[in-house]
Amino acid sequence: MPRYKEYDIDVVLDKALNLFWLKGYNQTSLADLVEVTGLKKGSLYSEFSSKEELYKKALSSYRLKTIQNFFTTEENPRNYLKNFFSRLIDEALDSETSKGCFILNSNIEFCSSNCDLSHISKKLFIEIENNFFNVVKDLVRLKYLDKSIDQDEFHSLVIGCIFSIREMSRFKQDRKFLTNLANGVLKYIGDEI
Amino acid sequence: MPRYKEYDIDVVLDKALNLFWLKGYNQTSLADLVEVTGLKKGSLYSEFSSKEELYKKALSSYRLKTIQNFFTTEENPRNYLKNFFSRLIDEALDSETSKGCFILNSNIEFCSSNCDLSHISKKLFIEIENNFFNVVKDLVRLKYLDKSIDQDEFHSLVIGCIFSIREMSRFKQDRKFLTNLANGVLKYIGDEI
DNA sequence: AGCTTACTTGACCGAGCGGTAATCTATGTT
DNA sequence: AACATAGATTACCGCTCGGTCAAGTAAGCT
Repeated sequence: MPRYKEYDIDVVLDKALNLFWLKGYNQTSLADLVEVTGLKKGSLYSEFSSKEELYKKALSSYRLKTIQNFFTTEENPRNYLKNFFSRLIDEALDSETSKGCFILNSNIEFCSSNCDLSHISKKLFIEIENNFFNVVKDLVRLKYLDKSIDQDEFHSLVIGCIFSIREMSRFKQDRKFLTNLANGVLKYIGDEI
Repeated sequence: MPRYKEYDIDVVLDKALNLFWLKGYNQTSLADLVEVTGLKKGSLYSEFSSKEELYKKALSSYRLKTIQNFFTTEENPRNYLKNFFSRLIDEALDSETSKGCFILNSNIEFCSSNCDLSHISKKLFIEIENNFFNVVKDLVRLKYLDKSIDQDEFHSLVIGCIFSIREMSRFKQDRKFLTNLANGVLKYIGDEI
């Protein structure tokens, strides 16, 4: 085996992911990717076959991290939801990571086209919805949910609130505001941050 | 006075607005604008001096329409809020207008840069926030707001919910979902759609 | 040492971008 | 009829875009 690669694929992919996450697909040029990854165009293209493929791999990597970091829920669903919102808010206020949610960003960017990336983004969004569908089901089963609201309504509210916190924090970094949003939801399960 | 203009500025601006609204600033090319307005490049540039200026004028025109259509509120604040959400949902499900909110779209698109358009968008967003600050104040004054939630919290929830309805409808056109979102807010003033 | 293999590099491609400016054309005035 | 004026048109600008490819180079093998 002659000549080794001088880069670590995972490191490169992570750098590309972070740039795509910050700037979006269309606003990230190949020149930007070359700069941030340190790879030259040719290497970038022999490793990942196109800008779109690279984005797909970044999305896939983000999905995996998100599932590992946010989706595992052995614990009590009420605590889970509260902790989830807490972490969301902390992350939203960290200037390093106040880029919103990469999956939601993608849905927004590609919603008016019907390209591959649009369909992939939508699928990933549904995956998020399903995770919280299960959480809400558990909340109902354990009788945490207030009688004034039904399961389906509360699920919508949770998803909508996650969306607001993650995406609005991109242009409104205000802890009080974001906490208020979370509490507007948590009140329905008798909790707050 | 020699030779008259063959187009109506307001019509042209409106067509440009609708295209920017649908596709965003960066994804709308001059060729697109030429096609949709029917004006040639030269005319477009003599009328509006640049792509950015045209976008600014589109934003300004949108702002005026929004204020006229949505902000006047002589009526009861509880009815106003319910009707406002109803109209938002109806508009969100109309395929012609399911482009989200042009002001919110702009905030999302420009949030990671600090260009003119970013600052303008943020100002327009604050204007929206202020309108609903007054509505919430009236709700409190007239004792419509549930004791379980305070004024500031409720205001955040209203803004967050408006954001979700307008922006999520771009990729999730689901009346039940959007209505659930609105109702999650309206419950706090003893109302629903 | 020389060959093979795989990674790296940089020059290059056509296309599309936002923007310009000279020319053409239609109209009111004298 | 001739001119002045202003809108319409189009060829063109430099630049950047995503993408390609041939030449260069570093390592393992015989």
